[in-house]
Amino acid sequence: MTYRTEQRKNLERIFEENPEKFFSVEDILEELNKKGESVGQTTVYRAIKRLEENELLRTEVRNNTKYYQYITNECNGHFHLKCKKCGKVIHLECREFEEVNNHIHEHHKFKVDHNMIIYGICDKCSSKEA
Amino acid sequence: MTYRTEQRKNLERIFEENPEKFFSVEDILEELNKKGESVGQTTVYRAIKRLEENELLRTEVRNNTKYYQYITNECNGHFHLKCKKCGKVIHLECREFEEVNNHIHEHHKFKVDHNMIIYGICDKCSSKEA
DNA sequence: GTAAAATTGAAAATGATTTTCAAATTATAA
DNA sequence: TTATAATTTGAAAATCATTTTCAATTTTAC
Repeated sequence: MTYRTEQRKNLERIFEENPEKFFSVEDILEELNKKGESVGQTTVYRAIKRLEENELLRTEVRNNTKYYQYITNECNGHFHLKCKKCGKVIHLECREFEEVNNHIHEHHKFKVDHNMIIYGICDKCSSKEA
Repeated sequence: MTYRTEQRKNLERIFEENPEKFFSVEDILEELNKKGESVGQTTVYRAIKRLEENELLRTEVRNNTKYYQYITNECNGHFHLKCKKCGKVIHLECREFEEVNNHIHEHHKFKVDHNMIIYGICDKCSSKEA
């Protein structure tokens, strides 16, 4: 049996209100404090672990810290391209995702994870470089 | 000016002798000890940071620990598909990599990193599942 | 209501990585 | 060579994200 608690609801609301955005545990604690819904750090870690187990979060690691993004329905199952310079995330549309995905599946007999993040440099940052 | 030292040479040899293989810092220390070429832990961390800066290592994170693989010439600039179950790594051949890469570059104006690791489930593990 | 099961959170523990700093090593120039 | 300056080493301490512990609190089912 699993008990639904205020703490967990508050945390999930933070994610829901900011799709696209990646949060560290520290970020989440800050957001909750701002709203006067403060939740213990340990609880946040535990709630996140739970969401992860249910495959509701996309994870990335920067500077030895994990960042989490809520997986909303409308972008579920996509590839994501993330710019290493500016942090911009591009969601690949379904058809295009399928194209890439099918190639890999057919030619390499390999089922690619949903919600993968692929790193690179976006157009804007690329032209700044030159 | 940069000083070439025995310690660093020994460490690099470990990587070179085991392309394909991913090592944690602990793994590397073990390998060096086996060969009687023991190197301080701090030095290993520093040497790895240096190789990373020179883009000579591919990194992955498991259980809060980083694992490093040497980027040898023959697989430089490729995509890598890694099976989450058995750990098998598939190196995408150049032409196929180009195909995927060009699609992303043309349609999404996004320059994908070389040496990306994409996670999924390989053929063999996929059929075991069913 | 009440009891059993699950959750919370403060504090302590863990464990990977980084920093510090004095000693040792390396490259360079005389 | 030898002297010298710059770099590297490594043991120990520090840092910092995450996990564990455990007593107190909250939730759900009856």
